Amino acid sequence: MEAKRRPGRSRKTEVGEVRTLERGLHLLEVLSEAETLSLSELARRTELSPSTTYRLLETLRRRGFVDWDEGKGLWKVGLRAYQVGSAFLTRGGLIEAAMPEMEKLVDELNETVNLAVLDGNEVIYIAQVEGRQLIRMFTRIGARAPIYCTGVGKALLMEHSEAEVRRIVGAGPFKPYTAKTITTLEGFLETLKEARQRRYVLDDEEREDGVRCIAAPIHDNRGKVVASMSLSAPTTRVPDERLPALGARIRQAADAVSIRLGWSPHLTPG
Amino acid sequence: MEAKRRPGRSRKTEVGEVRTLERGLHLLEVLSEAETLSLSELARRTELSPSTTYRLLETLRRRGFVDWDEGKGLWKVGLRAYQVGSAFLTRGGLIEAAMPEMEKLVDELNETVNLAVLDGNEVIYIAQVEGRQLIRMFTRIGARAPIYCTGVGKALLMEHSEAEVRRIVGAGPFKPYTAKTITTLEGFLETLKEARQRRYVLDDEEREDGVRCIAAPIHDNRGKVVASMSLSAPTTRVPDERLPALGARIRQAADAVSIRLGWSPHLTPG
DNA sequence: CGCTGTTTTGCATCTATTGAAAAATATCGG
DNA sequence: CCGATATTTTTCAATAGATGCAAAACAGCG
Repeated sequence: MEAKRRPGRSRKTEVGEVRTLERGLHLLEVLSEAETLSLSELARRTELSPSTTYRLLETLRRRGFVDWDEGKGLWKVGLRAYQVGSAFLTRGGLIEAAMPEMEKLVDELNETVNLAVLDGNEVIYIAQVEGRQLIRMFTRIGARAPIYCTGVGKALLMEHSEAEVRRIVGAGPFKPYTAKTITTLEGFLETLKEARQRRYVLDDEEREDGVRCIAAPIHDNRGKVVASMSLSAPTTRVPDERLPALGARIRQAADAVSIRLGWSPHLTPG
Repeated sequence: MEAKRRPGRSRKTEVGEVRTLERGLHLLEVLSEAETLSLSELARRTELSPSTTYRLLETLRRRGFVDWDEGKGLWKVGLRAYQVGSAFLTRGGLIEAAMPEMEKLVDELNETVNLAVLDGNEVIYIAQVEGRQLIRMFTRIGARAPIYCTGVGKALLMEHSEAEVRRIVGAGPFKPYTAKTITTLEGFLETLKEARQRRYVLDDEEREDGVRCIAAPIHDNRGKVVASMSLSAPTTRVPDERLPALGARIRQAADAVSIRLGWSPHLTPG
């Protein structure tokens, strides 16, 4: 029921919108996306006045959430932010469950393995184990990427209904990153459908030329897809003939994580 | 130099003290120390009114810095906090420089290796590679511990002057954790002095019964100690006769990290 | 030097944040 | 099932305190 309220004028501020805090958090976010920024640049990007930016940063600094490089006059994310953020790891147990399997994969195949979750209409990489190859991947923990052109993204959505997929990724067309990027919703849905049978999915140079990813979804104890795991490697090291074996391996690793989370194979309906 | 200021009346609020933001950050900190907390418990611990706590948490939640478990009514640190905090890793390069050496150590010795930095009068563990032994260590990333009874703590201070050490750890007596904990400043200074010759330092069941740690300092390009690295293991696996060899190995690993950071061995004065 | 851009401080304004209190909602013991 | 307690959420009015402006300090540069 609606509470009586001054007529003609709805509330200005939604509940749970504390502007000062939002601004501070936004500063942190912007700062975390760039390696390092000057105050004026931060003020520009957050559209805050320099004075406000200064005071908020100063507050963040006192608490150790950002650091200030005296010499260069640049701001960086601080130790306390790292410390606080690390608490996320000891939470659901997802990362703890996944790391050992990821490490096994890397030991065995010597390619970089990533773990990602859904965040709005993007994926976020939340853990990574790097292969010892010279060629390293570009992604890093905390980085975001589109859903439609990444292995992890596809794996996250492959068990969703068409309606849900449409709601999440939109109707398209999608921005192409390479010549092979799937740019239409129809094409994307088609790929997901195929992948569903195999229970793993391929990103074939759709995000980055020369890079293939093989990915599979991870389920929690109630069968819901909560994350996905992918192996990324230069196309030359993932020829078509290896796909079935590699796919099966990734799928098996992802299932192993799911099982650690309490999932039973029969939980996922066909 | 001090800026001129209206005489007689000092400012109420220091520059860079934005209360709302401070409160929000404090909530994050408190939340990160406990796995998970209820709103009322958070309100108690932060000494904020429930309403304020509620609104700040709601703001943090909207931004993804905390999550709310609908079922249990408990709050946890969220993905965005993790994401933002992860940016710390790609910063100074300390962790990037240290991880490979830490992994080598673990491969070789199969014991847990930690990396820590100084934060006020405590150490903070900022990275860890676990051995594959059944017995695991208790510490985790982001955890804090006292300086005077940890290997990493001693290593961080072993090159400081007596005055600096006193300033940082205080005059004592220190709280004992085990029968072997060093509880006096004099004892602590003595240990540091001895360690200085060897360039590695021992925590001999001073924090936890049955656990020994061997630690060494890491220097940056200007010779300043910026971190320390330790190997932790059950005392039974670190008998006295192995100490010299293990100590030398840790020292060598720490030096290797220092070198990656641009340190030259002759930079540290005798 | 003076010029340009950035960071920092002072101050008056006014809004966004706050606590109290009440309302809704959950928890629990019987 | 029902009161009794504890917790979470909303409303509301008062005002502390966050804000932007403007000016000052500061740094870089030709």
